[in-house]
Amino acid sequence: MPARESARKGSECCTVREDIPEEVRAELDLIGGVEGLCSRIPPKDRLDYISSVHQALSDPVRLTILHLLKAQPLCVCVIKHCVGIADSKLSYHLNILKESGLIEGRSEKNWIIYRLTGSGTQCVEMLLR
Amino acid sequence: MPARESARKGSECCTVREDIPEEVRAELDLIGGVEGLCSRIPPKDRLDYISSVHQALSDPVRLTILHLLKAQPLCVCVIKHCVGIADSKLSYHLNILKESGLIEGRSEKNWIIYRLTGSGTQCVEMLLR
DNA sequence: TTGTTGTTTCAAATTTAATTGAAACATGGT
DNA sequence: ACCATGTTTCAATTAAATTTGAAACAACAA
Repeated sequence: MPARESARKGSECCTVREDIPEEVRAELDLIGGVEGLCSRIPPKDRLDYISSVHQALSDPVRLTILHLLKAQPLCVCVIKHCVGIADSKLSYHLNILKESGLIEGRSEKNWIIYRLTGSGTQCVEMLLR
Repeated sequence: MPARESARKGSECCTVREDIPEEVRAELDLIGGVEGLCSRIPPKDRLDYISSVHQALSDPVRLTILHLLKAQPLCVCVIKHCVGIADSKLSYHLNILKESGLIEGRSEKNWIIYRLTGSGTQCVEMLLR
């Protein structure tokens, strides 16, 4: 059996069966092989949470709303005026932002005033540029 | 016609017709009214771009891939091994990351090696925690 | 009480994204 | 030339997100 150039048996417990390019294998060995590599993957909960936040940020309307609320707390009617979409559509997007924990709404007399939450503010500072 | 408590005519050019809560109106006046508020919304292109990046980051599989590539450039077969999904599915997600400019692939002998791009690295540093 | 305005809810229709498995393509080894 | 392996493409299906308009709800005013 010929010693295949790049398919070296690693010393790690978690070996990849397939051939791997030499340079990839070399670097991989430095960080603990595939096992070490996989250990860098955050737990599923965490990945699900992070992806859900990005999902909330993945729409231009919602980004617009966040930019507005970054300036100050606002009632739905002002947001609607600035964004220019139908009530129910706006409510849908507000709800997604609320569910994701980025904003919150408080009833104030006849209106509902939305504002960024703590993590919402943090997120907006960091993610929106 | 009674002077309604909160529906003061603003001095700005861009007035909201509806009633607005007092506190909102007051704060609003400080930043240039609705006009000033709207001027804080980034241009559509920008919003579309930002939302498309978040869209790319809104999936756990893709976040996993980015975490792996943060460690080092990797061939598809190693990524596949770590993520544990079908070839075509992986290719689909790799392509989305590529389209979004976060990763790039280079042919190397028999393999294709993916790595983070410049903006990909920046993005991963900043957005993944 | 009745009416008005601000906001949400709901179900239906539409659009977009993700998954699947088979087939195709590309590269290198024999 | 052929075969084996790594990777992508394609069309069909499924699933999820978004839009729409009508109806409902809640708070206040008259």
